[in-house]
Amino acid sequence: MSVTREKIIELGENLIRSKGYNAFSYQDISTELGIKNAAVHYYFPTKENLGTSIVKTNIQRFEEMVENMHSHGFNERQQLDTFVKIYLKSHREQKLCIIGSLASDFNTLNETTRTELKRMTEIILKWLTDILVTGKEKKLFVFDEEPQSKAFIILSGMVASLQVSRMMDKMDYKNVCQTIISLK
Amino acid sequence: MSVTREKIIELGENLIRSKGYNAFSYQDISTELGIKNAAVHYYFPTKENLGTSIVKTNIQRFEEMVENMHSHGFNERQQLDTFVKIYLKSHREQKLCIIGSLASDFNTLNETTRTELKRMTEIILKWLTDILVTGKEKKLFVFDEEPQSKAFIILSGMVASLQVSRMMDKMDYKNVCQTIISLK
DNA sequence: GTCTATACCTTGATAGAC
DNA sequence: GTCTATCAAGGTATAGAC
Repeated sequence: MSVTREKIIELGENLIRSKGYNAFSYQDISTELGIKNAAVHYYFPTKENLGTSIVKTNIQRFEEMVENMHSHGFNERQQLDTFVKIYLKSHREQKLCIIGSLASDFNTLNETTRTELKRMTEIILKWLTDILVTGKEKKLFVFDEEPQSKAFIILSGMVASLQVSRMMDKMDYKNVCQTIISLK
Repeated sequence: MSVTREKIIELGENLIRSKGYNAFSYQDISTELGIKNAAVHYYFPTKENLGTSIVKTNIQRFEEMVENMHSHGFNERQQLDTFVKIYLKSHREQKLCIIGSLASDFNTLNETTRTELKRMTEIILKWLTDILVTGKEKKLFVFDEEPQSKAFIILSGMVASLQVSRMMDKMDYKNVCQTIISLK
């Protein structure tokens, strides 16, 4: 795996999360790397191709994170906190998450990118649901809602609070995240 | 106010909410209206101009709705339900709301559109906070969180659940909305 | 006042040089 | 295998016709 290729993926992800999928161009990436825009096409023939690869990379990263937490024996609360930390970081960087950014452009994405984005969302929702169920059994969490609904609301809350908070200055984002999960 | 102008605003809003700000073009609008793209420029010299006008129209519509609810003597719960109904309708139409759609493209918007979008978000958040406070005083709502945080979470939840649910088929969106507001 | 012809630029993408 | 020169299509926007 070439280093240029990895840089393109990284730059592309950051561009999607800051400007949005339809606002960034191959030129944005090539200028940053000091090459011509067509050089980017060598690694990713089409923009759809690049988009799909970026989502796949994110899925992989998420799965590695989950594996890592398991091997470190994190309990369900620690796992949820780690998840929230990703969003706190995004908030500090004034960037959206991949899901929130691409979800807005969903109708303009090609079939394969859509499928991967769906898959990523389903993986996260399933993981969230699972730790909610197990955490409740272990009396780590107390909540009344259906675990699936709760998972959906936690993810939605994280996603959109990034979008809305980017417009509002002066916000206690960390507090908002805590209220969203609000698992006594 | 010409009828063409109004149609452009309406078409523009629907395009932003379905394709996103950076994915729609003047051509999309002109084709639909059976005129040339440059004719649209007559009414709205620049795209930024059109974007700003669309947001302003939305603010006006929201304020009219609030006024209307007041003159009909809606209580706080009825008002909140009416607000949620806007999102249920968006969900059925498979469209995002203006805030969610433009928030993702925030960094690519010009200063005036940004200002109006911020203003719209602040107006809605203030209105939500107010009915939460008054509704709690009247014992219509029961909740423990800070009204401002609660308002922010309700708005975020509505905004993002539209985005995420558009990717997930088979979803009880109405139930999700009820859980988000979850005011006993 | 309303719209068309047209310019000009950026985009994603291809063919071919090194 | 990696990148550059170049292209056609589509974007926003202007000048001017009706």
